[in-house]
Amino acid sequence: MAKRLEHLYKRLLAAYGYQHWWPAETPYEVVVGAVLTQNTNWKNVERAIANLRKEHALSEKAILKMDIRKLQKLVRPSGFYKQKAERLKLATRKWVELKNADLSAGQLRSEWLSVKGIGKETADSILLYAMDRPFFVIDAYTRRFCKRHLKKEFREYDDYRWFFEKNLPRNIELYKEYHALIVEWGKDFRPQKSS
DNA sequence: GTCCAGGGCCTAC
DNA sequence: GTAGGCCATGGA
Repeated sequence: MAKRLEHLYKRLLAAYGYQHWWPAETPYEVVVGAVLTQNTNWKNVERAIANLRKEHALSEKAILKMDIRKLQKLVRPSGFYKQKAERLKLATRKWVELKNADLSAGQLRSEWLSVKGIGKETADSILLYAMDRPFFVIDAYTRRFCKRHLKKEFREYDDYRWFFEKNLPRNIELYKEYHALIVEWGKDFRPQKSS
């Protein structure tokens, strides 16, 4: 299965080229994007991030001190805006606490999962793309990819993650690029309802 | 008008 | 421990 995974990776790479994910200019922007993209089209996330940038609010300090109502208004295009404004503040507080902390990868993951509004996918996205820790990110695209190309389905999030982590070399850049390519693939092949 | 998107929480059983 | 409801905007 390891061979199969690496073969698929090469095919995706040949088809789409290097993606250089996550689409963000700073590690903190990864945190913001990871929260805002929960069950949401990335296009809408971009609008919200553009609003924050326009207000010079794309920084830890600005988000933490911003009035919650104003923050809600700025992130509104990304949907679920009341929750997301709250989650953004909580995630930012944790990010400030953890970004220079001397903790193991496992300890960092536990810390993120203890934040209300941060589940496994969001945590792993932040850990991989903002903190350079080796966790393979599982999202809707990844599950679809497994089903289509590997005939594999699991019930638990971590079962998907272990599958990738066990069958791939433990390489941060590979994890980043592979997941990025899966998303790129996923945008082309949305599940179509049978006619 | 209906369906869906790079989830996660809460509640009921 | 798990299925179902809820959160909400913008594009197809």
